[in-house]
Amino acid sequence: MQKKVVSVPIKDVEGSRLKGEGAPPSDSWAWRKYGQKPIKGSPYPRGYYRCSSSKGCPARKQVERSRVNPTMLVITYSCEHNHAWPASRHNNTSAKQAAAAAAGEASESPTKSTTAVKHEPSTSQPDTEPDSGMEDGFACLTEDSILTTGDEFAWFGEMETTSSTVLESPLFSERDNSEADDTAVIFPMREEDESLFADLGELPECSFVFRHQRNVGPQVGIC
DNA sequence: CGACTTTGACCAGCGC
DNA sequence: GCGCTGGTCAAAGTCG
Repeated sequence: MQKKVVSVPIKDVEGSRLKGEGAPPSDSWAWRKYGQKPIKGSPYPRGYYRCSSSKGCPARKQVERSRVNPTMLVITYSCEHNHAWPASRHNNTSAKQAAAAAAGEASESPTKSTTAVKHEPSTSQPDTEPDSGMEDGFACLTEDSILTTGDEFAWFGEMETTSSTVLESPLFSERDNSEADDTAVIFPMREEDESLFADLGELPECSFVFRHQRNVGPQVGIC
């Protein structure tokens, strides 16, 4: 299994819910909620979502509010190792709904827009090919389900850049190698965010990369 | 009518 | 073995 953990400000998903537009969803894929459970030690429930973009799509994600920073949503994506995350997807309605629903489950106090991403290598199935995920692109879908648009993760590029904290990796250069030289996107993090991910600092094999492609938007990578 | 959400039940893994 | 916990299933209801 491959895993990717993304922390998203609730502000953004709430915006998408309330306004129906503008604010970025957690991603651009169709997700279908199949369960929700209260998590021990956390005042917020965790929602379980399954990819509904295509039949047989193995991708799944869990959405929960950060215990450390309730204004952030922690979205954990997972997929089978032999699948790759698609570059993009047209229909993002369900994704918005899912993220918005998760955002509405608890806090109503959005804060400064910050985005942090951390990488979480699977422990149940050691990655014997650390680079395979990048080489294959992000695809947790079958080949026929992969579509391409220019909006995928475009919202990443709208995040404020007020902090010097940088999370970068070469993961996102895969989709279009011709864009490989583009500038990596900087994701600001506040102090609490930094402390939140402090223990994740040593991930030599799976550092995160956000590469902002001109007119395409940044991409998110996993390994 | 199809796709989606909600929610209680069920199952598996883990620690005691 | 038992209870706790996290993850999934599936029926019922909702929505467009």
